[in-house]
This record gives sequence, C-alpha cells and structure tokens, in this order.
Amino acid sequence: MRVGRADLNTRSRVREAAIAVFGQQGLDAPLRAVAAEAGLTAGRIVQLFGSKDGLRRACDDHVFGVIRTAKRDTMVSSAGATMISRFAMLDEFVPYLAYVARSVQAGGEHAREFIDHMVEDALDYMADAVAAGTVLPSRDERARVRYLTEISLGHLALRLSLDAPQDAEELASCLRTHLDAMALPALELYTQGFLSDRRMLDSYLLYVGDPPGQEQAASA
Amino acid sequence: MRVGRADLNTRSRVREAAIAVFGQQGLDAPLRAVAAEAGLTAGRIVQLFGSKDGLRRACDDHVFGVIRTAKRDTMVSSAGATMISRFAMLDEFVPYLAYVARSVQAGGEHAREFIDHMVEDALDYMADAVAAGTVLPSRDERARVRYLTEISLGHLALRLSLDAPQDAEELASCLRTHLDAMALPALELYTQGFLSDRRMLDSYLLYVGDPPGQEQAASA
DNA sequence: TAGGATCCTACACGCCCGTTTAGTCCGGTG
DNA sequence: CACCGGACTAAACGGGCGTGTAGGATCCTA
Repeated sequence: MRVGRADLNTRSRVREAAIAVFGQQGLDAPLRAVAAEAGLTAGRIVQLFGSKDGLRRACDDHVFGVIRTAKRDTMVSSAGATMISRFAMLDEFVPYLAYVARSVQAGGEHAREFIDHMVEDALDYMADAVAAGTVLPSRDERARVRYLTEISLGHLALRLSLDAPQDAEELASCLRTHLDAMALPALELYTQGFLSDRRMLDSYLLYVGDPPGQEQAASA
Repeated sequence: MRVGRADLNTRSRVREAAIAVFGQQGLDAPLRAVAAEAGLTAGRIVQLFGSKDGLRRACDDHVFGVIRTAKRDTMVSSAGATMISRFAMLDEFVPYLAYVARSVQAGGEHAREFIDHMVEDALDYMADAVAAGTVLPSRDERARVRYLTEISLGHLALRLSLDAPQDAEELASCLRTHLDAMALPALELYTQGFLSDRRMLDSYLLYVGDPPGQEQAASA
C-alpha cells in the first residue's frame, strides 16, 4: 500500500503527526493517538523510533532545528520577545510553536537547553537593537533577555493549558486571540512601563547595591 | 494511635499533604504519594474525599480561600502583578503558591475561574493605584491587568516545570532564586519599558484604531 | 465487658499506557 | 517458482494508576 522508500517518508510523516498531536494534547498524549493521526500502529512507531522518548527526541530535533533556521532568516527587528508573535503569524509555524510551548511546559533538560539557546540568540538581537537605539540599555542585559523570553513562553504555555485546543483550527485561533489580547498591553508595557516614577526601582537598586554583572550597555 | 476527633484533623492533614505533594510534583501526582506524605492509604483518601477529584476540589477551595483572604489583608501597594512576590516572601505561603502554579498549569475550569477572579481583584488595586498616581493609566485596564496576571503566573509555572523541585526546601529556594532573577528586569520593565520610542505602539494603535472598550483611565 | 461506630489497611478489580512479540502481507531476486 | 527481507498489524504483557470492598484495629458508650 504505502510506498515509503526506505521508510524515510514514514518516519517524517509520523514525526509531523507527533508534533501536531503533542502540540495539541501535550507531551503526554498517548502513543496510540499519534499512531491514529499518522495512520499506523503504536507498535510500529516504537519500531521506527525505538521508544516514545525517541520519538520525542526526533520531534525536538526537528522543531528546534526549524525554528532555529527560521529565526536566523527572520532576525531583523527589535524585540526578541515579540519574535514569537512573528512566528505565530505564519500558519505553517503554528504547530511548531505549540510543540515548543508543550515541550517547555513538560520541563526536562531539552526545555532548559532550548530556552538557554533562545536567550543566547536574543542577546545578540537585543545588543543590535540597543546599538541601533531602538531599545533602551539594561543594567543586566542577560537577565532582561531571559526574563522576556521566559514570560513570553510561559504566557503561551499558560494560554494553551487554559484553552485546551482540540484540533489544528482551534489551536490556530487560540494562538491568534492570544496575540490579539496581549498586543496592546504588551506594547504599552514595552514602551512606557506602568509605574509612574522610579521609586521602586531606585529603592531596589539601593537595596541590592546594583546588578551582579555590572555590565555596561551594548557592545556589538 | 491518631486521635482525630470526627476525623476533621485527618481531613485537613491529608489536604495539607496533598497541597504540598501536588505543588511539588504536579496535579497528576499519584494518590499514593499523597497518602505516603500524609501517613495513610490511598483508599482512605478516597473514603475521605470521595475521589481524587474531590481531593483536588478541597485543595482548590482551601488554597484559593487562603490566598483570597491573605490578599485582602495585604492589598495595599502598587502593582497587582508583584503581589506574587509578596506571597513568596512569606514561607508559609510557598506551598500554596506552588499549588496555584500547578493548578493553573494543569488547566481546567478551576484555573480559569481563579485567574478571572484574580484579574477582577487586581482591577481594583490597579484603579486605586492609578487614582493615587503611582501607576500610569492604560488604554484598556482590564487587558493590562489580565496580561500582567497571566505572565506572572505563567512565568512561575514555567520555572516550576524547568526546575522540578523534589521537596519543600528545593521548592522554597527555587521560588526565591526565581524572584531574585526577575526582580531587576521586571522593575526595569515596569518603570521604563524597553522600547526607546513610541513608534511600535503608535503604529499598532493606528492599525487597530484604538482599543475595544475605549475605557477612560481610573474611576475609583 | 459487650456492642457498635469509626478510622484505617490490605487487596483486588479494571483501565490505560508503553512496549514486546508473533505473525501477515508484499515486492524484489535467484 | 521458491525465497527472503522489510513494512506493518494485532494481540498480549506488565506496570501504574484510581477506585471499590471486606475485614481488622481502636475507641466511645452503656
């Protein structure tokens, strides 16, 4: 029936199905759900990937690889944190974004590594943006970038948990309303904050005696 | 052995143990783990609470009740979002905070309701703070408060996922380092944002034609 | 001390899951 | 033709889980 030369087709087909199912239902979705989506059996998936963890690893490698290259192509404008918005706009990336959120939500070494890598990348963008004058310098660039990255991913994961989309269309619309709802408050916060004076910041700086690294602004 | 008049002691003891275990391991922790922590059997817990879901409901009611009253007592200062920080400072609230994060992470109706309630409360604080002049007004107060609430909870849940604390001490230290790491970037962001000009915000406002509700600032 | 209510345990049932295994189908090759 | 190897399935295995139940231990009451 299936042609599957050297079953490379099957592998990638199962991988795509797994990314979709895991993104919608979470990483703990039954292997049989992935099998149904891909049109074969759970046993066959184990034969192909060794174990469920092997499948997860294959998904990780592929998704993070895709995102990494896509990021390299897109890396232009200002905020490293809003890069997520840009991804979600392209419909093709929606399943990958959902998978990332689920993966990060599930924790583990992979998630930590991915976030670390994302932070390192964003540090570059941020430095460029600071040098270009579109972004204000920070007293601790790495802490800021990590904070922005984590709240973006955490917010996304929270939204997926709350809405529990059942199929691809629900997932896409969920992401879209998520971005719509956060656009205004995020932009407001990003451009002017929400505290009217520097008292809290200054008292904190006085209390801890300025940041650990004591980095100076940008140096691209 | 155990005295347990009318087993009210046992009920609350099991509930406390469940809150601790669920907060550390997640809402899907085995009932038997809770039983071990509380010093009895899984079957007994079912007898006491009807089902695992009944236990979860009892935990929800208690935790959210405690937080609600504690919030009413603490509700003073500025940022509704940093209220979480204040909670985590008090060691007694650490398990409850972790439970909330896990609960929100697991999704479901309870989590949604809790967030909605938190948003409504924070709306009041925010309005007061705006009236007092410590917080800038927003073009959409409810959207801002919801955004701040969600990113705080999402960030916290993400941190718990990544660090996977095994016992109470690890959990406490995890929360503490979490707050330490986010304090500076959050305060920076809250007082001055990170974008150096209003171009992105203005172009967005032009694009969507100002906010939906068109609320005016505060009216306490 | 007898009896009964209550707290609690030990155990078994049924379900779902990942994984294993035996077997089937089928195209290619001598 | 027989044969072989790979793709795939169906069924079963074993473990972990929530849950129901029968029985034992303990304590209050008369």
